[in-house]
Amino acid sequence: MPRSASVKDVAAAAGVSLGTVSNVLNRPDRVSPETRERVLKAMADLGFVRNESARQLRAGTSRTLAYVMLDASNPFFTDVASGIDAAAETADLSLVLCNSRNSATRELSHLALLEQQRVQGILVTPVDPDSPALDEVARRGTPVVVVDRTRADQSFCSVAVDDVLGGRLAVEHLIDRGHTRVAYVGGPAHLGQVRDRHEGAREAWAAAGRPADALVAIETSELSVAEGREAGARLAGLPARRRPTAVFCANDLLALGLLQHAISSGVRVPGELAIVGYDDIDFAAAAAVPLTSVRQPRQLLGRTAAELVLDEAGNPDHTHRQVLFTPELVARASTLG
Amino acid sequence: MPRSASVKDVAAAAGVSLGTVSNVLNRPDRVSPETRERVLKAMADLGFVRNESARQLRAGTSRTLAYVMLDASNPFFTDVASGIDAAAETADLSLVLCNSRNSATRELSHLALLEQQRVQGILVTPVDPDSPALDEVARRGTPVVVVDRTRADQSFCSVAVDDVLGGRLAVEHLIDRGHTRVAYVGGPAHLGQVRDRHEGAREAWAAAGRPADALVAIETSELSVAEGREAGARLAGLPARRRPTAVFCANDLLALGLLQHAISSGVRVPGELAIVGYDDIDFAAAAAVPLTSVRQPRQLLGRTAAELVLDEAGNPDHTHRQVLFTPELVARASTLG
DNA sequence: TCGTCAGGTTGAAACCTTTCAATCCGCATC
DNA sequence: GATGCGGATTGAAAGGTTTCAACCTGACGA
Repeated sequence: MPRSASVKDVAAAAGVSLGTVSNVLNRPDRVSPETRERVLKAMADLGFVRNESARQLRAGTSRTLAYVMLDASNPFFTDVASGIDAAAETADLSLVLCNSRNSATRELSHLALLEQQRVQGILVTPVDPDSPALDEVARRGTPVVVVDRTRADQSFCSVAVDDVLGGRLAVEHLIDRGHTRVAYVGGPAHLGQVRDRHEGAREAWAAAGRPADALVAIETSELSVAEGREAGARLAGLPARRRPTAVFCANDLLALGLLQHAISSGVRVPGELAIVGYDDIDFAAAAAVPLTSVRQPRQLLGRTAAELVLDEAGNPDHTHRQVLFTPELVARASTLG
Repeated sequence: MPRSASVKDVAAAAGVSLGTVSNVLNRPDRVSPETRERVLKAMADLGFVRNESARQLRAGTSRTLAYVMLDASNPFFTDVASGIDAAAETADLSLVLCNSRNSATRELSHLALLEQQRVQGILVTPVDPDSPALDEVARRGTPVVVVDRTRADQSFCSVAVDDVLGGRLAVEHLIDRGHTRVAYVGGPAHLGQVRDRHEGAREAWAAAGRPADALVAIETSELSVAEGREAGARLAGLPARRRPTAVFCANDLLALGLLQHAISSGVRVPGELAIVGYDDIDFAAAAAVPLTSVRQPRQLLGRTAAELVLDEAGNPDHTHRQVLFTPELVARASTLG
């Protein structure tokens, strides 16, 4: 493999100075058409590829944005990413995606590398929003925006969706549909989302004057399809008197698992069991019984996050903002008789 | 924002030369414990962050691998990515993901930037495997491996799965289950995968001595859930005599759409209609009627691709290889009465 | 004919790190 | 007391690009 040609080589080949080559690259209008042609030809001949490290070192500015995602296999996050991507494209930046796969260690090493690469900004859905590592990065000068999570202190910009409201919407809908025994399925409980959605569910329940013990909680060990099935089995095991007629799941994966269990064991949905999910991923609408779900503006979430980070990177009098979006209930067959 | 401290600043603060600081960073054993301490403290105090561009410029070597994915919202590709990620982690490289979202233009600009960044290697599932842009990149010295696609000429390494065999497996299974009228649903036809799977289906059909016209083909405009539903409607519109009792879909998204249509219109699966998908994404097993599907070794695909690209990057007598994996039929309820 | 001007072009400095040969120092050995 | 040794540290060069002040060359106006 022939080591890549440099501007110097191109300059020599085209019989111009190296400053001119750089001009062709960066300010093509300042160089006469003939020379430009000659230089471009030399580049093509030599297979010249601009060395981005050197460019960045000298120019001091990078052309990329990064999103450290929590779990690339969850469609929710890839949708957020595509919103970010759209914004990045508009700003003529390129987006690199890193996947921490739920591991704090991986997240940390991604953050470190991105920082060293002097990316314009880092968007991150952190394993633990309270990790001090995030503050460190921000303190050292790389703009950081937290996506789909929030923090008590307002130490950086964040975008999230009002999960308490989302929980309320879901349970209000079930109350409207006449259900009097409802289950909330979600976990693990240390996740902010899981707690907030539960909180909203309880608020709505209490506001309707229903007895607290008629809102059953079932805790799962993770937010997956498999756990949803498992939860279905546990529900089915309850004595008929105490068995809920509707379930609100902390996300769509759980809801899909639950739905699957119901169908395979002959439980009619929504006749015997109504189901509400959360996230409204594409597979929710595509399920065998299309799923009622709480929709989050995923793309918008991403786009807004990108705009915030760019503002922080470019605008001298930037101030941190915590943007909270409003979720929306999408009613489908799984709750509509 | 205080412009980031450099090794020089750290050296000054710690009262050592700048070479020593570099040693602390790269060969910590060569510097005495006390000095090391002092330097590390200075780094922490100043919030020093190593400038990766400068490092890379001088050292000439980058620590990253890239995967340009075709469509991040398809779980198949994120699974492939996680296989790559695992291999990258083993090799102590970090992986950046780029999403071309089915656009040749975006793909091109990602390739260009990655090349300029001198990544160790590029893995790509290209929009068009025959695009000359890929050759250019490779010719100029960046190792390129094509993932989940192949090319007639063997100009670079590739990993893929034998789609003809996959198609055969699917249809053989349906023949075994006694079906005599089968439909193949897939499209657009210019995709290699779609053609190959169809080809395999026809081979199996012919091998069983079935009349060619009893294998109906339904072409879709893309491989999505929506198109699957649409295909379901078209099937339902056929006169009963000519209506197939089983369908083989070119991917799981189509199959899920088809399943959804069947269930919502009261067609029993598999009783009246058996369905086979392709890819065996997680949602296939999680569907209301768990889907029989042709499984591809996704993670392995990714891992192998990463190994090939690393070999090309590091091994002087590397030779291009086209690895072809064998798919496997996973039979589930959607075909098992 | 001289001065001015503008469009092209040049050359050197700067960006920050790594590398490596050279130097330094204290200590053991003869 | 001189020599040699090894570990720790130093200083300068190199890597490819961008930037910017300076320079060159015709052309044009006076």
